[in-house]
Amino acid sequence: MSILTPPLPPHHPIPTEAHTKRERRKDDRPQELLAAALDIFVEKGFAATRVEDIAHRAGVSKATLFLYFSAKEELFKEVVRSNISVRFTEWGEEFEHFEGTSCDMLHYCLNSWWQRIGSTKAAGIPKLIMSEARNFPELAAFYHQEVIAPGNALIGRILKRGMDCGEFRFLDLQYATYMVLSPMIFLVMWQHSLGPCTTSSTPLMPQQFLDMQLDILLHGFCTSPFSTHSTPPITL
Amino acid sequence: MSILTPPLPPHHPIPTEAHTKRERRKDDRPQELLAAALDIFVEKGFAATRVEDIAHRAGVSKATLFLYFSAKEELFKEVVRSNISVRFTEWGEEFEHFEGTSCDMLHYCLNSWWQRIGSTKAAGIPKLIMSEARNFPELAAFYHQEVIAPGNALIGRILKRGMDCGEFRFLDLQYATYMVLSPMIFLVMWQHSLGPCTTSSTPLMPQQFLDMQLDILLHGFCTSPFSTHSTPPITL
DNA sequence: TACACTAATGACCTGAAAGTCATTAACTTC
DNA sequence: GAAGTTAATGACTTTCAGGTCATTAGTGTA
Repeated sequence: MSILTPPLPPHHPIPTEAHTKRERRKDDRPQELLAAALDIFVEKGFAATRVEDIAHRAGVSKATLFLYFSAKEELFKEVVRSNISVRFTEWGEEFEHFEGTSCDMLHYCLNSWWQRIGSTKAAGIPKLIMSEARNFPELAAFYHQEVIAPGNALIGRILKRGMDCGEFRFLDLQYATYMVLSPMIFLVMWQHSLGPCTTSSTPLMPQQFLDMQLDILLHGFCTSPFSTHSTPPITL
Repeated sequence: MSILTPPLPPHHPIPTEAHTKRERRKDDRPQELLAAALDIFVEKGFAATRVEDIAHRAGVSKATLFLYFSAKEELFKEVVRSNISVRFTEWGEEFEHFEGTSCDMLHYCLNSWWQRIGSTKAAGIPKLIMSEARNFPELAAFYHQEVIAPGNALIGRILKRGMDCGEFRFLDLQYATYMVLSPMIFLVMWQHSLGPCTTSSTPLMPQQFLDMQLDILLHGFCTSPFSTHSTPPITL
């Protein structure tokens, strides 16, 4: 048994200049290491990632990586903070001043999540966490506090707004939130697991998946008879 | 960094008799090893599972395990075959002779999946596969052929039946199938990852999740105005 | 009881990866 | 350009797990 370990050639972040020699660039290393870490964590998962691969992709040695991050787990936490956590600040402010129906809000929610997380490399992080939470409970707790809790609160706020103004049926808020969250999680899980493996002629197209999901959700949530044409498709 | 490795005391399958000595029980070993393997694969995942732990839980040494299974991957494949693949034979026959509305059929589908897979230890297998497909593409291909393809076909058949007889709206069959599949996958993923980690006072209750999911799905699928009371809750 | 057969195993081999540290060499300052 | 500071690293240690094999010991037969 052997995990596939392709060569992973070094990807120096600034390939335009020749870097045949070792260089001292204390200020840039952390960012470059974080970028390399995101790539490889997403590709391999947490446990299967070798810190040496991350270091080489960032153009430094393994020992240098440990000069900037005390351990593999700390490096990963910084990757989460710098790629996911920051988004919630943006969303919190946007939804504070949102004007429009709650249907629009839900549409905007899925839409901007797809643009800022779902379609980017960062989408591999939720997948990674779901995959390895059991084996790394400390990382799971960190992620729950840093991402899951704020995310649930954000979706919950949208749904509560819709129910309060009579636009949505009254449903249990916790489980209605799961109805929104679960397809998003499924989508990133699929895209980063079986999706690339199946050589199917009909791959899962994210925009079609999200469009139908929104259609089904709004049929389920809205009180008034819901017209399929009232929301434009998710823009990609 | 360190994966939690609790003691994992040996669980001899027949603890009633005293087994202080080594015994020769060629016929029973495979089943006992498969049972132990299911437990530990589900608990730790594929890569993080040590075959030695499986062997000890089955009451034998690591070398004995390799006497019955040529490699870790082969052992895992047998676990999938003996716990998941067999279910599809049952379902195929049941749906062949099903009488009732397609709403009932969808309800029965979620219900019996929950009873036979979702609520059992076997539910950890889909989670494991989604988690490690990228690192073990051969296992992913095996699982796709053995489980995903038959499963999709089964759900697709239900939905097509509903559309053909006018009970369901005409929707793209592939993506409508994902609408049914994705919450089921999310549920087992959550239950085997972040669910046990979050010490939340409001844990995810599977039956409420599935009930609301079915409610939302039928609102989305059915042509006629759908009454919330027309389907009983999922029985657990 | 003696013998043959083979299930079971302890000890070993091998490779891999996290983390450490003494040494090296790139900049800075004067 | 000489000297000092410290970023960078190669080489090392340690731990761990998949897989192998010569040896051990249950079990059935005469």
